Amino acid sequence: MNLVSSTSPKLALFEQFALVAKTLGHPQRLELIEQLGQGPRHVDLLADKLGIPIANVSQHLQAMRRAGLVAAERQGKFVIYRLTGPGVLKAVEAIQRVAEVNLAEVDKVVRGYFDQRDSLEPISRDELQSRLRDGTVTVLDVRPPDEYALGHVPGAVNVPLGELETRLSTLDPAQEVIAYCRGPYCVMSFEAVARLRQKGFSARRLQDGMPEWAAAGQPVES
Amino acid sequence: MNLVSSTSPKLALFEQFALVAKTLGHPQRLELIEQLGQGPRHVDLLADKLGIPIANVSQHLQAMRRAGLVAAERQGKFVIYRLTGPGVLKAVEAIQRVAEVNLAEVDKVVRGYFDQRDSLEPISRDELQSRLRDGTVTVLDVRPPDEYALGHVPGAVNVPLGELETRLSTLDPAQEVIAYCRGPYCVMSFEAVARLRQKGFSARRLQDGMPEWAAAGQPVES
DNA sequence: CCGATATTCAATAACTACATTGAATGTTTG
DNA sequence: CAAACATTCAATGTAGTTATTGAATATCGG
Repeated sequence: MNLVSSTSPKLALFEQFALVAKTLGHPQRLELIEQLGQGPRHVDLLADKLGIPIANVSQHLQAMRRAGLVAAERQGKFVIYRLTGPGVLKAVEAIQRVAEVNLAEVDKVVRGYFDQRDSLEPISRDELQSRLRDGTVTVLDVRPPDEYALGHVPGAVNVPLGELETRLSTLDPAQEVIAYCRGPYCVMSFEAVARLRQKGFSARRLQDGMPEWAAAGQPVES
Repeated sequence: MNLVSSTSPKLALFEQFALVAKTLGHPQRLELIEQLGQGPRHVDLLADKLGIPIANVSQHLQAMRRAGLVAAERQGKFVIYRLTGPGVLKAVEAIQRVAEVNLAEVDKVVRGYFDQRDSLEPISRDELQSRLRDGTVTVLDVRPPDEYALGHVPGAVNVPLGELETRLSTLDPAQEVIAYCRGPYCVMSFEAVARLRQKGFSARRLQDGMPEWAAAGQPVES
């Protein structure tokens, strides 16, 4: 990753763009971004979440800082990293969408996810609509609060993935829980459902996520 | 770029996402996408536009096909490549936006662009508004037609960059030409202005591009 | 079916990225 | 100011990526 080359200005620009993309091109860095999407975190905690060595995380974070994806601030013993802006998540989402649409591979992996944990069958938009009218479900929006604020399924409760455990007690164990996030394969809702079922809840995913819900003309609350 | 690893399904998913991002992480592949954004092209022509060896282009295109960014179809002697969908351009734009917002480096390069070709100073949205009322400018939208169709500056003529040369004769040489595309640093409008000035036109860029124009509440035509 | 054209393949060498390790730096707490 | 902790740095080996070259394959026109 060299910094500037002495070629044409156009190529120089494209090299900067490429640097951003290249830096996003590593699974663990994407995981780091997912974590940081939920709020600023320090290195130690991130290493713990990903289960990889601290030095490793530190290096990834520094690469990401060079690419302008994250910013760092020292707070006492800790160095707190945060995303430089919402554009970073937007870029990751756009990439995920391309992968979801184009790569058969992704579909296969998702299907494997299903099979391993039987009956994680998602609920369709229409079914959720009628269940909502009956009031027989609890709907969880597991996206970060800022995205929730911009529009969500009516009646949905915003429980970012990181807060799921602490907010379990506020959920009615008798009602089925439906979790959703950003898209049909957004990983956060998979995680949420998996964890909820582990705790004994009856939980399922919404078939797609928020953009699709709105795009289908279903009511949105904000 | 190995295909599937036998790790957790979550990591497997992220590896697919990373593959897409990694493949976007090369300046010449971004240039190829820019070209293909204007329509399907065959290998030879792409190699010519980028000024790099054909074998090189072929390999890049194959990498991009593996990542689901482009699709290929044989037509006689030629193999025609095209983007697999609009999501690819969206992803590139999202990445560019991150780079534009975050990297001082990009700003520097753009400034260099200005200085090299004096008075490429962009025109502000407000100034363009009043010039539009006076009718003293020709406005060019140099984006691909599908993006133009979704909304453009009132009175703007859609001239995709690839067609600029052939449509020069339809322009009034007495009027100043304002070109715009997708964003404040979208490269196509730079190119358009540079080429127009080379042909003797008085040309400038709009300060930002289409999303910003609409976001500022200025009128949009579609 | 032969020659021309378009594209891909295969092999190589130079380069870049990655994980791993242990040492070095910086900061707080006692 | 020393001990403990959090993070970064530096050095290493391994693996992956890229450009380059020339050969191989596929298609068309005669």
